[in-house]
Amino acid sequence: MSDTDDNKLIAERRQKLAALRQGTEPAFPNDFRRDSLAAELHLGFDGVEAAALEAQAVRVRVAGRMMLRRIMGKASFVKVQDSSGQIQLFLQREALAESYEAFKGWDIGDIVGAEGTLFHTKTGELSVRVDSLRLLVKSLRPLPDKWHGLADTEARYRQRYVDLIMNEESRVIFRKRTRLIRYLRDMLDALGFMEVETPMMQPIPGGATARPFVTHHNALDIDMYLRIAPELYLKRLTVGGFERVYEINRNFRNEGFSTRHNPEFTMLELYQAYADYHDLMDLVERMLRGAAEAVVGSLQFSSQGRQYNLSGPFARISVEDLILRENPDLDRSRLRDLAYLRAACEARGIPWKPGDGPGKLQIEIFEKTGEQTLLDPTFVCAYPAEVSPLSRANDADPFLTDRFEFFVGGRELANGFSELNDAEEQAARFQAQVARKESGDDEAMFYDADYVRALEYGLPPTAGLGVGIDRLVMFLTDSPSIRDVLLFPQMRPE
RNA sequence: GGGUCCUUAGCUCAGUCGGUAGAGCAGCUGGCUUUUAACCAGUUGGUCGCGCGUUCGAAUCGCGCAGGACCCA
Repeated sequence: MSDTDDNKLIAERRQKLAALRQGTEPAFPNDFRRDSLAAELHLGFDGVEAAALEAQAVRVRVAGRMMLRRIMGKASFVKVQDSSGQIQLFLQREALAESYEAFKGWDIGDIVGAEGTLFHTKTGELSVRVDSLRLLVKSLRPLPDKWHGLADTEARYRQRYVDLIMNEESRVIFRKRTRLIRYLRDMLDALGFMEVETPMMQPIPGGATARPFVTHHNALDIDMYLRIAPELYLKRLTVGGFERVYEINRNFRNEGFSTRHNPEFTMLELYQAYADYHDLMDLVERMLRGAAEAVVGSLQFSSQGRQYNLSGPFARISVEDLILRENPDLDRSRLRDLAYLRAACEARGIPWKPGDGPGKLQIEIFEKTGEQTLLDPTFVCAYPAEVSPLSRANDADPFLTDRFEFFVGGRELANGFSELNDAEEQAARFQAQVARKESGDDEAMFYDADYVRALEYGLPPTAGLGVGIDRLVMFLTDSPSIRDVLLFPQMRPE
């Protein structure tokens, strides 16, 4: 795979480049200007009848990478690929003279510029009858097989540039990803949200329970953490009076990788003052429908072999109801009884730790027995306060918080809640997290004194939402692995 | 972290029972003025992931390591 020492194919191309350097023209010219993209030409002229097209004598300048050559003596066909697609060139020695002979020495992968007139070949393919042809960039490395392309997954991830050259499906996924993010920004901007940027490097990593990456600031001589979430900063902004804010950016979590996890991943987080978690569930429904329309073009589509229809209302069920639905042997009246829950975990082979309270054990049982069953879009509501240190407690039942997570395809896609804006209670919850950390839970939260100070100034009643963008892209593009939706997924160094 | 599988030419892949490696594409030479994976003839190209071992002999068997894929935690 590493071929720094040139093989024969590369050596031949280097020799061709060396010959170009000997010429009077620049080997890497940058004065060619195109006026047409392949897709525009197909859109505009595929349907024009051949004789009419000849009569119009449409002049075009196109440029791109040579993907295919068919040389038939004194005439040749070439497929050129630009950012929009491919267009065929028809080259004749008669029309090109010495540049035709030069062309025969060029290679697939070279970048060329061509000028000529549009026409339909006798098999009906729109093509450019070229009367001027230039080599713009000599490519030194051979491209993969024109028919099989680049199939090796490792090479596709490590050399994404080759993957993008060769695989249309891959290009489509990343265009859809961009379209999704564009849609989200447009939607939130239209709702009066303000996009902001908050620190990626934080002295206290907060807003989630996860192991952070540590780095070091030399001038300050202190350790800093790559953020695990922007949450606490965004809520500081809400305290400051930015009542609708959002950020779409990277979070970092020091965990292994899998088909569902990458150490850096993209989240949308938003905060809306004078709203609660019910409002955000409604927002998520609208957001998912809009995203599906924007990316898939329909509310009905299949993903990972399953059919989805996002047009109906999404199901809503509480954590405890879901546990009982999937574990009918359990007794609702004892669902918050620690000893009972420990026994229930043991019966299901779920390990528990001495520090785990009933809320934590409920979530363990839910994740083990309920999560995979959530295929159709579903809001799971009423999470225990014990596992929700930043959420507002439910007024009627303080064991619970006004929180939901959104699931589809058996995967968690979003997490939202009414924000805890009682500074004193937040201080107490941080204390409880610190106690967990001291008893060995390295995912427990730090005490963030400045965040508590901010709350003491008064956070408006606010609801907050986080959406995992990578997982949403996976769902909407029918991708089995998070690596298929990250341009440069994390890999072990070569 | 555990299990299963994979790694052979630039790419996609064969390789039988252990007997020192093959195809297609790409490349090179020649032919061919409307091709569609163009075609025809000839031809170059290999640290069989790396290391150690078994063996007269290893791409092939064993062990270790590296990287990757999938499943599980």
